[in-house]
Amino acid sequence: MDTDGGKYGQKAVKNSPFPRSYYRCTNSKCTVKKRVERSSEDPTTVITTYEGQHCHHTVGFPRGGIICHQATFASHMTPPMSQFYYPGMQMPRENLPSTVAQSHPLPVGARECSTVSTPAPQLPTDEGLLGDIVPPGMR
DNA sequence: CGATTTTGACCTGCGC
DNA sequence: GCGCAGGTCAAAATCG
Repeated sequence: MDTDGGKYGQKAVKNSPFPRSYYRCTNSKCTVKKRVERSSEDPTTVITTYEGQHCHHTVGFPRGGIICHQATFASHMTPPMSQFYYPGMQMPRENLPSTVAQSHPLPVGARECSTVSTPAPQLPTDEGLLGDIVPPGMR
């Protein structure tokens, strides 16, 4: 797919009782590495860590499909960190404005961006991990 | 038929 | 030097 979401691996980390998922672009345009893991304390909270520059438009996006991501990652270290909480972030094929966190007053570094998104109060399956940023056009 | 996803194994790096 | 953890790649299976 032109979007992204190529799962290339899964590994169980010791910090979390849940396995971490590794996604990557199916194309060679973006050199992004998406690591999706779940909070050990909040299984409903998905921590999406983008590594690299995700700057490319999505073909399945009629308007405003440009996602610029500069993340070198910074897990949860400081409480007042960038914890983006999404009230009802599902992956409907029509109601996804911009699930990208651009404003991040990072205390340290300038290219750190941690996206902690909570898809829904009731995560049905692990499929929720697929709801990264550009679902339209995807499977 | 093609695309995508899943599981396993292997490799690399770091720490002790 | 050895062990552990994390990360990546490959192959196979399944679904659309």
